[in-house]
Amino acid sequence: MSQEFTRGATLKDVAEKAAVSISTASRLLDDRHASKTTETARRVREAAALLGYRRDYAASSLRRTGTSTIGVLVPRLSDAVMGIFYEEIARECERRDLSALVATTGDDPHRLRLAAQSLLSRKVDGLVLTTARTDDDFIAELRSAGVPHVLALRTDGISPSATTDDELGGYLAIRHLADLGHRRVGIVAGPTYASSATMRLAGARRGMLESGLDIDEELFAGNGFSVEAGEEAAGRLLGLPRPPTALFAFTDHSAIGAMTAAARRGLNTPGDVSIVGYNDIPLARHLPTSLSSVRVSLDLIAQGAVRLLLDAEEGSRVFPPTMIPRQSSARIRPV
Amino acid sequence: MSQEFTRGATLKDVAEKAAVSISTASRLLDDRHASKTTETARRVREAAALLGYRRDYAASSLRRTGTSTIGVLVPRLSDAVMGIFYEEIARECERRDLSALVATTGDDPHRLRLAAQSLLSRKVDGLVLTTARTDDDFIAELRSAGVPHVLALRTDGISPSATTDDELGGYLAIRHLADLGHRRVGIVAGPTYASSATMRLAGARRGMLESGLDIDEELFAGNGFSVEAGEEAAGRLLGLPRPPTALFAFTDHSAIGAMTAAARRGLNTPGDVSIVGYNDIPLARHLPTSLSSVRVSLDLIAQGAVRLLLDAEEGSRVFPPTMIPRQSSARIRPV
DNA sequence: CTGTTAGCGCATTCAA
DNA sequence: TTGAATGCGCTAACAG
Repeated sequence: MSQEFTRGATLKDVAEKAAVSISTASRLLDDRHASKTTETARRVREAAALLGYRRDYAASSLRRTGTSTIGVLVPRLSDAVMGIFYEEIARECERRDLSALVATTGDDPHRLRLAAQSLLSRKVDGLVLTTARTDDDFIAELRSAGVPHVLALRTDGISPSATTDDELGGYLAIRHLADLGHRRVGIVAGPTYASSATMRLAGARRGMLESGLDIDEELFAGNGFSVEAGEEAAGRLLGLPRPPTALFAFTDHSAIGAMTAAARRGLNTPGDVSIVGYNDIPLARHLPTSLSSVRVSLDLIAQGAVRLLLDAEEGSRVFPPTMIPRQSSARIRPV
Repeated sequence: MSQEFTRGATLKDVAEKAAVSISTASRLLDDRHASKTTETARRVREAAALLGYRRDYAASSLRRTGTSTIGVLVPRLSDAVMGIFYEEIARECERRDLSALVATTGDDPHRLRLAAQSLLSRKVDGLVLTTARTDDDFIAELRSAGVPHVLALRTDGISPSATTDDELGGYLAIRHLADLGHRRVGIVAGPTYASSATMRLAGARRGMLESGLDIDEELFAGNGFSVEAGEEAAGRLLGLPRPPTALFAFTDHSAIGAMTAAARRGLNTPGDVSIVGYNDIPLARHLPTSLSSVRVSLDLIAQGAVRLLLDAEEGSRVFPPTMIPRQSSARIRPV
């Protein structure tokens, strides 16, 4: 046991034990080619197993083209969506016998560059980033530098990406509220630099138009994904002279903030104001007033992203979201 | 710009530019020794900066003893506590010009071993783990194998660790509720394999004893950290013939589950039942009914852990928690 | 299919 | 203090 962790056997040891040359051992142990079934191959694998041989990635990557490692950039890991997303990426990597490195950027362009540099200096084979900002040209820089990358959750419309259909998601949320009889729906929007937010907004507008809802510009507020941002924006909306009877928030966290803002004003959810969130994080269904939300398949998006990055697939993947109604949205109260 | 990401300059390039040998450049750029102030040193650093030289960690670690990388093992990243903890670890590593690798284990002993192997095979200099289980001897194996490691948030009582004083935290939570006049407090406990949970329990018991609260064994329920676990356990407690007037949950998530269980039974928080959580995640203060919670300094714990691991400090660090009262806990209603 | 040779980028001998 | 030489563990190019 005490040997189990100590710097393991090297290729040389394996080669000796199997009575072959080092390069033969190397070749026979290379998982990239179809694993051979010859007697020698069996012997080498047996020797490797016996000695507990594990390839030294550092040394290996020195000669190989790639490192079998991908880099993942997210705004923050304290956000459940990003945490789950990264876990799914890591899971997919594990399946493919790769590893993943994460770095957080705080959604700050400067920190993004630093973090990407740091990842790249570790020679990752490619980057998955959920940090695309329409007001920053970092993604364009990656493209022109020829760095393999794929966007996830957010897109810049050019680089390959794996996203949910945010326009549809926004549309579904509004349709759901309209179906419940709401005519005046407030939008707790997200940052304009994120495509996810602008697409949700576009979908919401389409839904409002189609369903003949009020489209006052004063019904649109907010520019963040956080609980605080949601609370602040919802507070303003609910303080309007003609307040909305329902709110659509662009994340579950900002929806929780919206619930809080409502509660602070003595309004019940859904009695006085219906609320719909986005992402359907696990917490949503377990809240005291369970949260209606637009579900996004983070696992599919993560798998799609890895596939786009490594399997040289073209274009982008867009996965459809689903509206999950729960307690927080209800039929409008007859006045 | 398009060169910025391409495989950067090597030591050889720097050496040429500075008109010195490769080995001189290597030595002068070695951050482990006091940075020299000679003219040559300046020239080498300037050349390095000009070329955007970044040490190749893979190659470097082939010769150096260490890799300047530490491995972090957490149960899951979708949990806000772990997400924040890892971010703090990563921040501290950045300060020290190290990097960190994370892996999740799902709190499963088998996956823990696999993940640790995977990290170790990447030759990390040491391990930070928040996954200690009293019913598993993996930590003991690490010790006997001589793998540098430090425990965080949970401890096994032997290996060096950075934790909060969970016993005190449990005590403070109960004292807080007792001070509000509650005599019958239900405990939404955590898994018995986690020292954090057993210590909180011990502290809670001490508080109950000291404050003369009811100590029925039926007031203790639950064995998980999740929202679901909290909801389930709180549901049982609140269904008791003589239900508690307050609940102390061992995590904020299980406290939210407890709030949900209360709501499902038509009970108001804090009107009918007061609730206190643990960890004070950012969400706690922003809930519709803001959650009273025991605050833990994840940043200090993270820094302490890295310090213990790398600065060869001895023993363990225990940081004191703080009780943060909010809306979810209130004076008991006069009957 | 096999073994020999060369070298990835770097840090460390050692001799100057 | 410097530079030449050596090799970390591994893979790729080559010849057998």
